[in-house]
Amino acid sequence: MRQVITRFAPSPTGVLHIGSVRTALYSWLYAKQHNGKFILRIEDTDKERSKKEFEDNILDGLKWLGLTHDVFYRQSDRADLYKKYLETLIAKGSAYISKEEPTEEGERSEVIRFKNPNGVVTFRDEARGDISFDTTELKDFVIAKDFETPLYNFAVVIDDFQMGVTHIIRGDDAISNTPRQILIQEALGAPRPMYTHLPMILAPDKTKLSKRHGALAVTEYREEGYLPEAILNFVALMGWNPGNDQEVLFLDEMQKLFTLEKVQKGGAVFNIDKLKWLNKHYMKLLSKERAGESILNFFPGVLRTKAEDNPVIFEKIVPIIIDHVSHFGEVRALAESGEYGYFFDEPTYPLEALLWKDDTDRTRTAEKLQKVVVLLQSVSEESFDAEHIKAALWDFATEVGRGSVLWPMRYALSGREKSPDPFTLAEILGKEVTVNRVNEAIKLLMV
RNA sequence: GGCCCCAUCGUCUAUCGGUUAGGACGAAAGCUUUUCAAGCUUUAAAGCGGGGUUCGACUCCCCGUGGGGUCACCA
Repeated sequence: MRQVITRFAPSPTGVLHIGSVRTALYSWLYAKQHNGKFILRIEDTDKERSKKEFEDNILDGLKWLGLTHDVFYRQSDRADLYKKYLETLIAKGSAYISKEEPTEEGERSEVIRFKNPNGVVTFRDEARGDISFDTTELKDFVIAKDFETPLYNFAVVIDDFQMGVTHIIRGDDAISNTPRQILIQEALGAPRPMYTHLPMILAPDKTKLSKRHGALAVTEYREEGYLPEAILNFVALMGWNPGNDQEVLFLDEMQKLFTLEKVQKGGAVFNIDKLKWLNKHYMKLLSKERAGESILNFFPGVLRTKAEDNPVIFEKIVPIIIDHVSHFGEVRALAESGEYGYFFDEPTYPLEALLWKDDTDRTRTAEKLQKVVVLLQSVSEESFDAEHIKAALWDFATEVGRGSVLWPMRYALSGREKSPDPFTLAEILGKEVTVNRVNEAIKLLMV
């Protein structure tokens, strides 16, 4: 049996987006699973619209995702080859130079057209079954503007043929191009690869996903602090499933389980909530080092410096931060809103904030906090962790009303409406800082 | 409009003729030590319509309807 060769063939006229990633992923998975080769081919026959920056973006994105290619080609490097085949087709009478009456600006008065045999083309799609087209309506379509300027449908066929591509996996917007390509293949006597067309990825309004529907470029997801594992897992599930209830899949698992037969036929709506859920799932799996590093990258400069100056505290807040966000980009926004300030600096807050709804009496609240200080002091420096602190305070809090003790204590430590629980906070801050902050609150209540 | 593709909870999906139509995200409720997050438990939520075929259709066929794609000297 022939070696499996797949390819991902983007045109550098735009950034690598989420839909292309899925196409690349499936092609990659199929090749790897069969010990085959995965080709990356940049289709830049359109000199006007192709941009180096887009090519770089595509390469960059694929590399980040780990979708490495075995061979790399760029169509603009292969002009001689296309020219040769163009000549071959003309010599065989399958193509001809056609005199034209230009109707639009930029149109040539002479192009190369394919001599359409006008038959019915039927091909098998691995996901959909047989698809037939009457090619008569295609007319004698243009395959090149001139010998140096081949067009997409022609260049694709030459490349797939010449590179020995066995399986073409691409978006279903290419279905209607398939009969044209098959016609050229047949004129050349080239073997027909297996085709699998993937359903479109849709925006929430069910229209084609586009820039106005928000972040699209993979590099933007990276900048927002999404993990490559999550992106890959997420796109894999849009249009394919392993045949059971497993939803969390690493690349190597997908590689084992992937099958073309399981690819979906209907379009899939891009569901950002599910991406976030998956991303968070993968964030929780991160090592402390990697998580800490990522968080630091999203901290504004000042906070970053403080975190680096207080490694003991920072290490303890890493899991707390992870727990509260779905992607690292959120860390940046939270940090900028002052969310993490209290871990490093004394908080400031209005004194009313210390009062719990069930007991708004200042004096009583101060007394409760005084008792808290006493109990805090009873916990030794060495065992000043959440568990021991909780044990020391629990009975008292329960007795006089948990909220009326725990709320002011937590507020005294964080100065914020929302934060981790007071025991965790106390552990992170350490005994001295914790006692000081509670005492500050007491002072505030007593004035 | 022609041609092509598609159609199960709001969303991603399982089911390859016989199921109480399952799972996940999201939502709601509750629990978990005060808030938030996380976690756990529970609930609501689906076969586009009409004909066939069959003892029996979400599943097979046909016709509608709806959605999408494509009709370039773009890819």
